[in-house]
Amino acid sequence: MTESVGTNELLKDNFALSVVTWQEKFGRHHLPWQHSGAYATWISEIMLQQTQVETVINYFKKFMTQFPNIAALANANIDEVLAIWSGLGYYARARNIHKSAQMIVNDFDGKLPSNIEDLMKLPGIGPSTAGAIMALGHKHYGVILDGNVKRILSRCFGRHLDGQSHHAQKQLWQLSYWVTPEKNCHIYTQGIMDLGSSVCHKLHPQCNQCPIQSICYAHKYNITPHLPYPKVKKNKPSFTKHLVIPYHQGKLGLMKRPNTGIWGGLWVPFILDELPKEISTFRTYHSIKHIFTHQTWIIKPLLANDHLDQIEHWFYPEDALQLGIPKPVRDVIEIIHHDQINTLQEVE
DNA sequence: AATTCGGGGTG
DNA sequence: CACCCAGAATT
Repeated sequence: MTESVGTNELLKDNFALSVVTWQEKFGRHHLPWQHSGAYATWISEIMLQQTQVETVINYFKKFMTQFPNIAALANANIDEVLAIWSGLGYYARARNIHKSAQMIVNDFDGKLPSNIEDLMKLPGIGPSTAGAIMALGHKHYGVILDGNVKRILSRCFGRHLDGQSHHAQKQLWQLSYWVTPEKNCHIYTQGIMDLGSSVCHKLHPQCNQCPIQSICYAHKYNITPHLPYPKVKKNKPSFTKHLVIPYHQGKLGLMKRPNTGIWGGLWVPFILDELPKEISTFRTYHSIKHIFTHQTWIIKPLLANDHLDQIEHWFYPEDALQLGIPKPVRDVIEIIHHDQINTLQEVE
């Protein structure tokens, strides 16, 4: 038994050391949020939730320019934050990050907490993001469990698990805590993510470049692409939505969505399941297919000359484009803007 | 334990 | 077209 534990300790240390050594040679060291302090780490980690690095980079730079520190973010209006976030998706992240900044000013002396418990009191920071902030931002001990880590651990240690189940989550967290080293924790943490994204791919893993190939269970049994087990697929319903845009004297009528549900807090026109019988259509545009995580919308945009009395806020298209608006709404308004510059004329 | 939150990249 | 991505909150 003692010998078995000793062997496991060697395996664990071999794993962590191999990842650290690999990271120093082949990992990423010049991402925009690296070497920029814990605030930058926090913002980047929120943006990177379920979002790829390449997508995040430009949003991150714009965000840091507009909100260079926690105080600036706390003092901003939520609409400014959502405007920067516009197009990135998962807009609760923007609302949470703004609320968190105000909580930090009010409850944490204006400084990002440097312990797991306080970090997880902030909305939008769960266990993995808190671990990443601890390790990457504060250079303390912190444990993460993201898609990269799940894939590497399930392969290397032979966990034939559905990555979704509660049981699997628990085991993978246990594994991640076990392998994460106290020494060079931040290098290891960056390394395991870089390894997952650049070597241990889902479909075509580059095992010949992998520093832990010799201890990898999946490689030993030649089943690397088959782990982890795929999630159970769910069918995605499709809906038609009429995007009824009030139009008057060159301006578009928009309203702010409530802070819950799809596109919470963003500016949108009417989104209707069915077109009203009596509607004065000024102009229609081609349909847009918009795919969410769990449903698909066929969006049919049109400019309408009525329902005007219900609208409190009117914007010229170029001004509307500066608001926090969802991607397909942006696409439609850009078309309208272009249209308007060239030919669009309102008939009285 | 399952669903709900965007949008883009990739095969 | 289907799946995944530096997940968390909600039910």
